[in-house]
Amino acid sequence: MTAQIISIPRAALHEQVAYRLRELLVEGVIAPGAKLNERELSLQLNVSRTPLREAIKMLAAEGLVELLPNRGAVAVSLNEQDVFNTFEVMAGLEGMSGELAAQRITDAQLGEIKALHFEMLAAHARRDLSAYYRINAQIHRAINTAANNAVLKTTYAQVNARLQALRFRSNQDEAKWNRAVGEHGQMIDALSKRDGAALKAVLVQHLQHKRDVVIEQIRTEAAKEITSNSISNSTSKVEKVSA
Amino acid sequence: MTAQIISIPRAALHEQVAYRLRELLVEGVIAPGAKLNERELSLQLNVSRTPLREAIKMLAAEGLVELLPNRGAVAVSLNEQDVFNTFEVMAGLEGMSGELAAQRITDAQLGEIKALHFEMLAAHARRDLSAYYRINAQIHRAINTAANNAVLKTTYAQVNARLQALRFRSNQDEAKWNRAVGEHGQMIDALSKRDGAALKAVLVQHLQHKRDVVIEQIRTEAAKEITSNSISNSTSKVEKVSA
DNA sequence: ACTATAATTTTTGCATACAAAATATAATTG
DNA sequence: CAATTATATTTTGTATGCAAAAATTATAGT
Repeated sequence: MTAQIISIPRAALHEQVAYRLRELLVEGVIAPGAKLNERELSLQLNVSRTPLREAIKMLAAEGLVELLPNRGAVAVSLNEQDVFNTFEVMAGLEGMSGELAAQRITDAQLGEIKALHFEMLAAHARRDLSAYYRINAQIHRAINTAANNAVLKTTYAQVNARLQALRFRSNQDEAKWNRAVGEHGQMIDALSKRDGAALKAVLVQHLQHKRDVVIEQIRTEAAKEITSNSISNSTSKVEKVSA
Repeated sequence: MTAQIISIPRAALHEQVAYRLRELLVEGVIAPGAKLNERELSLQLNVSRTPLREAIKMLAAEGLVELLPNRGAVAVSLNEQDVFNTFEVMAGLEGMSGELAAQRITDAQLGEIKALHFEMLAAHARRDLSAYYRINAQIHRAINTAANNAVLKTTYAQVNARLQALRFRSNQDEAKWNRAVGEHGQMIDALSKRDGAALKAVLVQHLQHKRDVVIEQIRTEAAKEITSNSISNSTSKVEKVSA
């Protein structure tokens, strides 16, 4: 593979590496608990270990990987308590976003969010879960942007990244999906009325429901794990690491 | 200076360096906007550039320094908007802490906070501003701890670190100090009653007042800057960098 | 056959070396 | 002499090398 010739002042190597690793972690290509082998990754990404290590240190500060002294880095693996805590903080941040967005959103921004909402309804009608998740994320990001607070935005993104890494987008049941869509309708109403308190309430509730779904899934997964382990115990060499 | 012999498994070098740099930044030894010269720092800290650079990357992810491509790192310098945004987020996080702490605080934790409160009153009575700030920080940290959410704790610490780096502990006026102490009294009341909503309200208000004090100070500083620059323009080579 | 110990390999952590970019200094020209 | 270009120096960014720690495999002993 040849190097990029077009000389747009490309981002520093460690930035590129961090970006790529973030993708791999959030998309679950590097599974929670998995070890980040430096030699292996530097070969795959075609960079030396120095910028790779710098990138890993950044991800550690972001909470996406955990550093084990003299044993390198592993992708974070959140236990139930961690997930609960993370959702609790996310709910608070989402609530803040909503409250501020209601005060500060421009008509153009509101229009765009309404448009996204209709796209989401379309995805729901088609039972297109993948599109639904994508548009859902866009709407939440748009609300966050409308809050017009850069610190909130980065804080939100950072906490959210850890949740994304859970990769819990398995098909939730019909009733819960419908409820979530209903909550999104309430969000649009509250935003249109610039009712910060109402929007905040909906968002917090929305997050709590999401949390319950995820925790339920974690428990189901854990139960399956135990069953499969009791059958073939040799596969249980997965080292659990909590954030 | 000889190296530490006692073989307690010491933290990795990049961790130690990050810790030390964090101190230097938060304590203002490295002033906002100042450049972090790698050669210079590696000589001062007596480490090679490799772990130093890894530490700097971590601080960048934490938001304490900003990376300029091919030009190294500078200590963050927050403009008024940045400070406003940061306080806004801090107020939200403090509010969350209070709400959760009221639900989860143990009697022992409450007792300790009450004790710290009396120590603070003592510092106030003595007009010991330094002790006041120290105990104040301890109280807020204790409330945060009582919330019993590790994610909230690290998020809070990270956002707070940037504010600490402002180093705005100059003596506020009498009336504002009294008001702050009064607000602290309300906190203790609300906590004792386990009234989350009330505690949240006090904390948010407390932070808003603090924000106003800090922004006022920034404006005063800025005004002084302009005056001194108009007299001797040669000193204005400080490169402003915002987060 | 199984555990415990020793030798080997791998992997991480840190330091150094080299290349490219940025900055500072000197030289040149109008 | 100011402005601009050329040269030198410093500084950052990346790769490589080496030592220490951890993981793996081999060996010995019970």
